[in-house]
Amino acid sequence: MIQIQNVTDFSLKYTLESGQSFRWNRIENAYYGVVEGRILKISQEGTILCVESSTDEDEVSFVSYLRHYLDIGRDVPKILAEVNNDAYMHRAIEKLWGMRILNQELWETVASFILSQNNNVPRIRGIIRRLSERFGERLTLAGYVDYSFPSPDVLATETNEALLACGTGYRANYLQDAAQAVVRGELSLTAMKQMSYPEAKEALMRQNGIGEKVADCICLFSLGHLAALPIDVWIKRIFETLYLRQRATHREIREFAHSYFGAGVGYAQQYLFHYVHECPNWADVEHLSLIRHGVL
DNA sequence: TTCCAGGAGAGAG
DNA sequence: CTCTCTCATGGA
Repeated sequence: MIQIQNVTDFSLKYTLESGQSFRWNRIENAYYGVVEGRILKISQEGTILCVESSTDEDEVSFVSYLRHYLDIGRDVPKILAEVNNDAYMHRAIEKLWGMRILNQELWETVASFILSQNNNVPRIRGIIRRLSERFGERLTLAGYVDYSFPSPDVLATETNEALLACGTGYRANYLQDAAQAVVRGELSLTAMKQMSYPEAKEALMRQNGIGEKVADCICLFSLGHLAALPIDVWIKRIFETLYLRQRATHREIREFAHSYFGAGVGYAQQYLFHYVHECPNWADVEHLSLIRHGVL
């Protein structure tokens, strides 16, 4: 087991439970998840993180990797100060203090958010779990069993029926198309990591099954582009009620959000998104309206 | 039974 | 450009 010391302004709970990763399970005080082919067990005691891995790790490079994965090196308090512009954001930041945006493995993120469309988090988690059980590699850590996320090569050669049996629904075709595009080199994940945000987003959106929202999720949750703003039904509802008008277009929301929150808009979005899930009454349109007009 | 979920694509206007 | 319809699945 290794420890990471002096981890300040960090919440393992909110970081791993905020719907940006579908792979973490909490058992008692620890989180178990599969990250790039190994099981990790992570727990937080104040400013110390305790981490165990199912594979042997070189401590120096492992700590370096974890700090990147968990976004620990970034000055998040500075970003939050810049987007803390109103009572609603203030409450979200206060409630979710320490939540960070992960830098997840690219292929798993691409596949996961293709599967996320018109779907809900518990079901997305179930689909990914079944895909991994059936097509990934079995991993163990101190009696805990889980499975690696299947590679593009594996998913590219599976039958459509096999993917459907995991509960993917109509998204099976999108998933298989993406896997085959990666194998053929048409969707180059290594090249994408070198691209700017607009370049990466455009490259992703050329892929069948990846629209603007999913592309933004991949840019934000894997590629570290904090200017990305995934607009799902919740975010749309919040921006319409709190800042704009009903039936606002995506372009309106995008332009407002960028000018209002600045470069850290991706972080602002994640705090808004998770806050309405932690405090459901704060997603109520009438409640939001009261906030907007300063009643609450 | 109908509605909804971290939507995208095709078609019409 | 915007609007609408459909797509598969399961829980509420």
